Amino acid sequence: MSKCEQCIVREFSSLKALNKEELVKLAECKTSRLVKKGEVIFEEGENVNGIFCVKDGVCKLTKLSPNGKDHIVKLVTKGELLGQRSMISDEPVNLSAVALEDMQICFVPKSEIMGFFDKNNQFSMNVMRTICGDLKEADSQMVNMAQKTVKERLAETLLYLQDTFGKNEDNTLKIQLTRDELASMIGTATESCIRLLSEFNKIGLIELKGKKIILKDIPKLKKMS
Amino acid sequence: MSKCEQCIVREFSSLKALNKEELVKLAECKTSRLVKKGEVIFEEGENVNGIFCVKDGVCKLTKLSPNGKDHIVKLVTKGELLGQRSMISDEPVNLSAVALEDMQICFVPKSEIMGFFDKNNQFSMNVMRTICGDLKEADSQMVNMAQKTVKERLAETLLYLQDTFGKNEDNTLKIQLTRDELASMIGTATESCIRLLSEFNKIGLIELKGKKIILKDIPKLKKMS
DNA sequence: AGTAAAATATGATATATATCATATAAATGA
DNA sequence: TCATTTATATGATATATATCATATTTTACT
Repeated sequence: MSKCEQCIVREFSSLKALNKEELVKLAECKTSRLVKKGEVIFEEGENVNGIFCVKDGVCKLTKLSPNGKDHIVKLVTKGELLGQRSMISDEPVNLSAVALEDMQICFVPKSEIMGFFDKNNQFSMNVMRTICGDLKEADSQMVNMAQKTVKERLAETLLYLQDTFGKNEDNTLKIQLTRDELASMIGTATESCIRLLSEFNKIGLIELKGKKIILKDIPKLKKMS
Repeated sequence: MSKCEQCIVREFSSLKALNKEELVKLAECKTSRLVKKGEVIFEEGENVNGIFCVKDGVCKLTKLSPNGKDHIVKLVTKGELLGQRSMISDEPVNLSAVALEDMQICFVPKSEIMGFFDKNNQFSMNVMRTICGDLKEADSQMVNMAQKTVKERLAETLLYLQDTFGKNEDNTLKIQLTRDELASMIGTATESCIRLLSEFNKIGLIELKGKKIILKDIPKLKKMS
């Protein structure tokens, strides 16, 4: 069982507030796991009773809409934590988590984390700030969904994907989403998403290499988002 | 200066975790204020440096969308707190707050609240849970905006308004929103909102008494939301 | 490798919603 | 109280987007 001290999650998440002693306790109670692309980590409505540390890989957090379509609420990547809201609210998770790539994750049971809340104020504040950041982002996304056109949302999302996950040597977006997933991030029909990608391609905003995407005209994409 | 001990906000918000001593300190540092309908409490981008307790009345939290329209993200009513996210993140507020009715509010400076965070764990947990609730709600609203039709959102919002704010003796919704405000809650054009209200009226789902609204067929409204 | 299944693509069409225009009603202010 | 502004209402039209259909390409599987 590896130590938590050098872990990337510790470096980038609320866990950075933990001291050596706490990290040792963490290492003792955590369980590590490999998750294959497409595998479900948890499902909306489940009781998770702890949090996950994402050591490597990316997953999508989705919510089933009343009409039966999945909507991608957020992408979570290495260094981040998963399931904090549900643990604090002491409720089932309101979102499902599905791996977009092979992942390495650790599970830490709720009891352990709750102990940190009691004894380590900095940790509490870090978690609170993370969730506040999520809330701000969610408010902003809500307004985007309500007020922006699909075209604007697509442009914005493409920029976000490149900013957050970067690009390969051939300039294609590093993160690999299907058209269907991209559509369910921007909140539109798959066909509409594909159609708009074609259009963006035709007018030189992006280039399509098979199912891979290259952003060609970032200023214009920015202007139209 | 009135005491905080009996205050409705204390009863219903995170402040219920405060002990007598803390409540005395709160009462000493707070400033009370009357806010007239339509008045701005704070505006997106401002530094607020504290939180507001809503003793009476209701306000809307709005966010300016990139296309220049205001979107109502949330309604906040008596007993609730305002500005927690911004205080914790130590950032300008991301939403504007505008009174929908005459209000009574108190302002508590940040320094005081941060002291409670340090010393009162239950208070911290309460705040955290509140924000987690807001986040869950925001995620759900995001999906609604992305996936539901305007008609569905209108039905849902009408039900929410009656559930949350109740109705008058003549069965009209207690909370008084303009058509414009209702439209900016459900994320549509004012005319579309008015048109759908007319349609709901014609098919007996609701009744329009001037600008007041009566919900007539709640089961059907539920089914279509 | 070869076949079935899934993902991508594009056309045709329907539909929801926005926009523009104008009328009427209600609220506000001198 | 009257005049001016603002809110509500409804029609006509344009437009974005969803839906249905089908073709092609890619992926997965035995």
